[in-house]
Amino acid sequence: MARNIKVSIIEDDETLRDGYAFLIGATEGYDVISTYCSYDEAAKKIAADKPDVILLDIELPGVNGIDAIPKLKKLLPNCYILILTVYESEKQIFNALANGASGYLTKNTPSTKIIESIKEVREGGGPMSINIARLVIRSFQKNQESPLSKRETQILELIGEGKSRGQIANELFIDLETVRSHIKNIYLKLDVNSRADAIKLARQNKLI
Amino acid sequence: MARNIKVSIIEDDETLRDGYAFLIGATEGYDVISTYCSYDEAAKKIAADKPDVILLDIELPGVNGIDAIPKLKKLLPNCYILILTVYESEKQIFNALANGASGYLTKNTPSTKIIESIKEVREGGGPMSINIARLVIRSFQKNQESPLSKRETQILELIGEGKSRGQIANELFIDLETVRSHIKNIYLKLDVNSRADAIKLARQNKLI
DNA sequence: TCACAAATCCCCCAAATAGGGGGATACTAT
DNA sequence: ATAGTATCCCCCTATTTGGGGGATTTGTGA
Repeated sequence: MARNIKVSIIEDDETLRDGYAFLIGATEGYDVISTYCSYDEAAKKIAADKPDVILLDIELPGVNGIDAIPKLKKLLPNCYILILTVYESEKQIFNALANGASGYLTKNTPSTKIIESIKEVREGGGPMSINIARLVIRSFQKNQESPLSKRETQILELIGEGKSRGQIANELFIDLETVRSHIKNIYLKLDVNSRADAIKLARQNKLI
Repeated sequence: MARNIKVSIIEDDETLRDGYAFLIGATEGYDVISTYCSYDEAAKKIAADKPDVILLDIELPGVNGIDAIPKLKKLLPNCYILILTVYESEKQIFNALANGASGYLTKNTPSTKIIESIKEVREGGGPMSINIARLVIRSFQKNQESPLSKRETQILELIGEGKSRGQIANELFIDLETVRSHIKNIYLKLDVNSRADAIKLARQNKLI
């Protein structure tokens, strides 16, 4: 490694902020170059700090951490953002990641793991706390006990891609009327009567 | 911990299989109760083994690892499956997770991490190799440079949910003609002329 | 201040689509 | 044998779609 990793911390709790700063700063290979207690405060100066990695809290006064991510990314396009928070709600996690966070740690994470994660994120990894990884993986998993047959699932997937009956028929080399039959059965099984409702239910229950 | 973790290994390479078996078996708290060189071979006996965790290879003779996951899950609903493979393609990873794998490790993973991951998966975690976690996290991240405006993105998301112009208009409290205008602009910007194409392009480029 | 994007709304039109009925046939697995 | 699956056929109407052509207002950045 050529040079130390430059870390900035944005965290409103002073005790935690100083604690992290001390821990990380004391570790060889890491420099804590700045700490801020809010995004608004950080916004003025963080571009000049040019950190490699930002440790970001979610529960912040003013602009919250989630909304701060794209703003920070705009100021520092090559900087990695590591979320460090107590929030474990699916929405928070997925929004943080969608906004450009490169990792997500909860505050019960041992400090050694935090320090390791900072290096990991800069090397192209995606560090997550154990409980976060579970949620993330679960978000991929399909329901194993679907009421739908294979063909029905397949057609529902195509409906989820916005395709019309005709397009589906062409893609699967079957008649338009066959597609229609399958859709009727899907609606029956899911107890819905529109594409939008079918997609919603299917996604909620991870049938597709 | 009350009792040792019971591990089964399905891996066609004999050297690797024996290597893993030895390493894990020699670790306190772990028992390797069976090893198999294919799914077909495992299918006959693994239900009786009642492992807590299965280490599963993807490149197997006969039924491949991805397809073996749901079959194993059916035989052993409470068993965790940990993929251990050289494959790092997005499709393989997402299919494995969708089929019910609880973790995904690549074969360059150090043995200590593998052993740690076995425990982690049984405690409800979702262990992943660093490079896998990167791909998984990236799959959530939206494109920060979308050509679409906020409203357009919002409407495209609703289109992705299979909603009609009318439904979108109701949901956003705007006129049907306004929705139409936005959709026209979306089509112009994305250079498409159908819902299906717009959704496809938007998902490919992570605009939604 | 001026241009531009964004968001809102309005009209025309024809063709396609969706969803509600009612069936039939053939194959497969239990 | 009975249920589920996959395939195909007909009726019907209301809705939706996508292609044109506009307009107005608001806010932002140059």
